[in-house]
Amino acid sequence: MEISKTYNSHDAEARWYPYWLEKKFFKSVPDHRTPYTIVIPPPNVTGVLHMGHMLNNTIQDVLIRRARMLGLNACWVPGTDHASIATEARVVKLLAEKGIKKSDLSREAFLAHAFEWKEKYGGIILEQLKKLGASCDWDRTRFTMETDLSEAVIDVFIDLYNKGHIYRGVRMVNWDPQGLTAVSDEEVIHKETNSKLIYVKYKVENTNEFITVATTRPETIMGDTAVCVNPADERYLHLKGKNVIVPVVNRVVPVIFDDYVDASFGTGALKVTPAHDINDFNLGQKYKLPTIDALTDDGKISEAAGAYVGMDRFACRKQIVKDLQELGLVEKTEDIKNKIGHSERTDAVIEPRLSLQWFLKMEEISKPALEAVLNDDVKLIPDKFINTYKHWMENVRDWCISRQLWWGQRIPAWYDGKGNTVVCKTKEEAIERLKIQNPQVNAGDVKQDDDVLDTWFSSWLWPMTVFDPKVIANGWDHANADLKYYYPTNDLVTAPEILFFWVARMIIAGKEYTGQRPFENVYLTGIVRDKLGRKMSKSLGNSPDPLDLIEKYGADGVRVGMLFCSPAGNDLMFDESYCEQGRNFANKVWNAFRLIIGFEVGDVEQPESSKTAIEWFGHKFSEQLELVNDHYTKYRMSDALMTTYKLVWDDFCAWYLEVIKPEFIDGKAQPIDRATYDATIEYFESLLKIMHPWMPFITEEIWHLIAKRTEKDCVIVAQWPAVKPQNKESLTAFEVVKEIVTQVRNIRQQKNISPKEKLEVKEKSTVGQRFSRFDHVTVKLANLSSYSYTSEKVDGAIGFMVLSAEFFVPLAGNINVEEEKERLKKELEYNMGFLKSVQVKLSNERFVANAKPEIISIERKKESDALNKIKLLEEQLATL
RNA sequence: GGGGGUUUAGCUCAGCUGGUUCAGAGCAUCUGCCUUACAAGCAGAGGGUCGGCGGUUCGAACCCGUCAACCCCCACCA
Repeated sequence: MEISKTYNSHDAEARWYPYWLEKKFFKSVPDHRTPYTIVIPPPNVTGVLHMGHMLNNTIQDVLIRRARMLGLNACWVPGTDHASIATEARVVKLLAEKGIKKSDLSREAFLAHAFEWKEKYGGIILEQLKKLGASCDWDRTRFTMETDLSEAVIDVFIDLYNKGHIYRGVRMVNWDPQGLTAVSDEEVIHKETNSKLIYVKYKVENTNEFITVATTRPETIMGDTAVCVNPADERYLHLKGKNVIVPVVNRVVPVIFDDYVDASFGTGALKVTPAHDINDFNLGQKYKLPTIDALTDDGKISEAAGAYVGMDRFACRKQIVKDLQELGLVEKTEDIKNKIGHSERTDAVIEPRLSLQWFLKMEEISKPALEAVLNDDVKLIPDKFINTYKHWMENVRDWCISRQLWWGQRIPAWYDGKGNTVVCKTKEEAIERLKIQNPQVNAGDVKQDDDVLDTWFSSWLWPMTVFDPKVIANGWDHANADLKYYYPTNDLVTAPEILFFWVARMIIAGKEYTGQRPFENVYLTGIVRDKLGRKMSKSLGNSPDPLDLIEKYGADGVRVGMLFCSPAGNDLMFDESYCEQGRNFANKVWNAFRLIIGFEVGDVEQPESSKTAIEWFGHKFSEQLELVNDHYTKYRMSDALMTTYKLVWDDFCAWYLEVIKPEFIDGKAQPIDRATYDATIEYFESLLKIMHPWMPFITEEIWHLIAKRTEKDCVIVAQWPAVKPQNKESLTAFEVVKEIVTQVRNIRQQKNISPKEKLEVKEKSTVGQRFSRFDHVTVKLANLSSYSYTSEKVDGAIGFMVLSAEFFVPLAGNINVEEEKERLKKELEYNMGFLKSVQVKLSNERFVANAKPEIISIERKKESDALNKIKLLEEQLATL
């Protein structure tokens, strides 16, 4: 058989993913086993795979694959999110390119286009996840705007409305002038911006006096309906009862007094524009000021402004400053930094705007969800997020859930045009119910609300409705078998950025509709940053395309690379070199396989060294596996990976295989004995199993190349190895071997002795008190001609010490006495210093009085060891 | 403005309630090797006053105070 010298990821990936699908290994059906469930954070249907997806889906896949191997009923539900604003914007743009305006289309026609787009381009990302190796149960793929999932969303709206949690009202909302919709507070991103603070003079009516206000938004001057100062501000006391004249529009507005105003900011005078600022709106309410909406919904100056009509808000800002300057009304301008809200989805500058919207009252409904996290019913990993979560939940504000879009679940509210509203599913029912309120209602006048619901108002049901969309309608007691079995789910893996958008709301909905948590653990991944610590983003262009990486390093290499650099709970500084390391690891494994598969089993006696190595590695494997398991339970992914990596590379390849590898005699590989071969295969298979969650493709490939397998005998469904009791003595004995071998290799290096030349080691010991019982192994690894025991000092040899025993490597005539003396002196000096520090400690009365007895005995041991070592070194020096 | 986090070798990180080896790992670096599994490799080595200062303690990377730098979240100062 011809086996490539390097691992070919393309072949393995192309072979095994389809095979796993064909054999239905990803499939999940409720049975007698314990379930293990993950629901995917549904990526936007418009999305393409980026590094963040790569990271959290790799983690999910590792968890799900390990769960499957642990014998749990593993279920990973994939799907996509309809992403209202993002998708609608995408479709509008696409239509525009074809010369079609959204406003020219009927709602139905637009939705038809949108669904067509979704069918054609949506969900590319799910195909990309397959390249990564994601073992989702694709038969369970869901989309948040599927009919039955949408129905559940409507059911929830109606239910919460009937419970009195949902209301409609005119509020100041965050308006996205580009998306032409309201967005929730959580969808507004505040960015620090350099702005100009303009000091504008307003003439006080019937005087020659001016009052100067400072504003960053001069373009809203036309909407001013008052000027406000602090009542304690002596500078302005004389203006009580006076009016001022708003520049440009020459409107007469009152001076009002309210201690909201900070006398120390700007001039201490504030222009009040109730339509365009939440604080001004509050003042307006309090003092019954008129509200003038000076902007249109797409961010232009409105008719109501009476000047600059139709001009863009930013263009107007510049123009109005210029005009005011010409009128001599600008006192000065200052540069300041302030935070400007931007739309999460479109990045447009958010305009606070009064509008009629639907809201969900959060206070009461979120209480159980807060408790769930505080009492550990839902665990956040890392737990530092508990504080953030608590803070948010305790200060949660009402959620604006209506969006002025078409792509989404339409709000089930109906109006009769006479001010009556009902909330229900169908128009027929609406008419019936409206008739009760208004007997003259005309069926033709009954209209459904035009708005759709916020996307998160559907994704907060995700962990429930992916299993049973009818659970809202039927209630938890009548939930279907899938939901009863797989819910609550186990782990949710997501980005901390959406802790409030999504995670908190899922807990709220879960508690409300099932009385249970939606998941047990929330693993919050870090943010993927570049080497310079910048967030990876499309606009910066600093994000590699994950598919290119897979192409270059193989899916396994990228998965391993990704997790190498993802510390639990911290951001990760990604660099391609990690993927290279991952690929190299895959290659290492591949070559271990090549070595093993090349062994020729013959009828030969088993060497003592092999027996010893087999014994040792059995213990080593269990010891490390226990550690790996522990890391997994603590969600310390990169530690679990690193432990596995070192077990394979160092312990198995560098030490174990080197011991059991048959020698070459006369250029011919010697055969290996059956027992060693079998043990090696068994160990290698165990290693393949524990590597599988990280590197699914190469492990499956080797699994099948290393032995003839039945159809369903795949490593993906192999049983996770068990931890066996470990023999500590064997483990430490081997550590001694490693140390001796390293010392001998070191001597070779220093003395320029070829690794091929055999050396001798003499251990100074009395019979029956041999230091290492693994001497056969030492002979093999250090390439020795002999390993013997002596009770005498050895002349003409280089000595070294391991723990408290002395060793000699005879090097007849090859010793530089002066050099050796120097070396020994240095070591002696070091040990004397060490002894002194220990003795200082031990002679400190307060140490002896206060330290724990076991600490003191450790120090005494250190003292006697050091004394012993010094004695030996002095002896050696004397004999030179 | 409030809250949280980070700061340990060139880089990315471990270091559990203060005490077993004068601080550990991986990568990178340096030196020697194309040794018949692997140069995507092997062998060996070097590298840190644990952000600064002060304190508690017999003893501090770990506890307390303070300062500094960076990051994140939340918040209606124009």
